[in-house]
Amino acid sequence: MTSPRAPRGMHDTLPEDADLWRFIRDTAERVARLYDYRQIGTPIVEDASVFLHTAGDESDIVQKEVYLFDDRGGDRLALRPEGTAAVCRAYIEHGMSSRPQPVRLFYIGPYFRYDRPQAGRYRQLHQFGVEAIGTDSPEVDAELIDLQLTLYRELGFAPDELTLRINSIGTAETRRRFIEVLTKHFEPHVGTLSRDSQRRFETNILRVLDSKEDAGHPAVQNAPSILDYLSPEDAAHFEAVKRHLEALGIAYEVDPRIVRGLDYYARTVWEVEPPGAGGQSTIGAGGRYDGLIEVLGGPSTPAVGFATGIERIALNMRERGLGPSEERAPDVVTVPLGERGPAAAAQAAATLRAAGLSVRNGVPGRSMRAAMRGADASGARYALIVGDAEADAGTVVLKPLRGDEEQRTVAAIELSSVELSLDDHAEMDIDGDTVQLF
RNA sequence: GUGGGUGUGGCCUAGCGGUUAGGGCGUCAGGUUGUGGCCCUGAAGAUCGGGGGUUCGAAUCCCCUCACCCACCCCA
Repeated sequence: MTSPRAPRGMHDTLPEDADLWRFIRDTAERVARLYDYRQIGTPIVEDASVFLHTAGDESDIVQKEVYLFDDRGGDRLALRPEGTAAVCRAYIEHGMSSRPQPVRLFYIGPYFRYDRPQAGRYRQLHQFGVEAIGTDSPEVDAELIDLQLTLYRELGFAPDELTLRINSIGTAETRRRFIEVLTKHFEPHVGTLSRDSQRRFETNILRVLDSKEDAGHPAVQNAPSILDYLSPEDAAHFEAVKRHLEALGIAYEVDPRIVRGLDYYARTVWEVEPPGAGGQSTIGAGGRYDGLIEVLGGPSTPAVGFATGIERIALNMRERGLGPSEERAPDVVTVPLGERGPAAAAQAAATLRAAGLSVRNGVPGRSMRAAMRGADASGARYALIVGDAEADAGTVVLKPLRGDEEQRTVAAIELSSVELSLDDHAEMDIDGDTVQLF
């Protein structure tokens, strides 16, 4: 009998990963607030229709990746595979169209897709998403891209380490026209395309354009560009987005082959990825989804947003050695000895904790040597030694484990006023701004 | 969903038909009596991912299965 493991494609976050994760979450929330976005939380499960009617019937997400189940009352529910549709559902449900527009929202949490796991692709994944609902202003498209890139920069990515690629896929109407053109274009060449592309020719012809297999195929390279089929309004919108990006000093590449996997996108779409470009390389992507709220039964409402994968960010940060470098260590570790030492040490620890210090209780019953080894290995700056002699005298021995400070004996009741040289911490607090390393 | 690779104590890894399955890191205990970091000694911990086969004999060969990884697909 083998013991149970975490479900396939789902992972534990271990203490050694937690610091990096928290750094990413804290930075994401901080940056979102910098742009005056406010947090929204939605349930992990939704009525299945929230996702099934919005993502597009041909999308893989709907075809095979949604975790679907009936609850005990017979309602059809889905584990959320993405955030945007749920946020829009909440926007409608809570009448947010009567708040000042656009409503600026962000969220962070787990999402679920029944997919074959590989590096950077998991069945339970975590996304940070940002949405601006209620405006079609191209400035807001640029604002979101700016916010997203600011996040990456704050996390430590150099500007040239990430590539922003943008495109406009027009409205549903322009796409319908473009698909006709594309179908005529590829029709004579279908036989020479890869099997995947042949399938996509039937199901989602836009995807033929960014097939990796057929990237060198003449018919793909000579394919018409959707940018030539935009309506004047869409083209003007796209031009405005680009102008605003330039005004913000943001470098971008226009890539007319970008399409999105979810049908609700319209006009601006973008992706951000490291130049290396591996398999699951996109770390964040976004776009405009002007039709989504109407599909969900709300008033016609334009909106833009992006989502970025925490795991993929973490993956890239680890590759680059970015993120908090400090090991998390307690300030003080107690070394309880003898009969009465442990109780007195625990009291001393409580005093220090009340003063805001992180104190680890040493394990009683060990030899002093072992206890000191443990204290040293913890990375703490001080060992607090309390044996029977100290317990009886109401004192405590404070031994610095780093630096050349002398060991001293202090009265237990005066512990809260004893000055400990924890300057390293203080400086780091200032330099790291809100980067809490301890 | 398609194709390929990998799977040895908590972690890294040697072994590639006959070994008590070896080492490093880590953990725990010691190196005399209450003081750590180096060093030394010892201990615990592996049915060699799981199941089935071939063989006198399998971690080593074969089959199935599971998990992970890579590419595709898709996507964050």
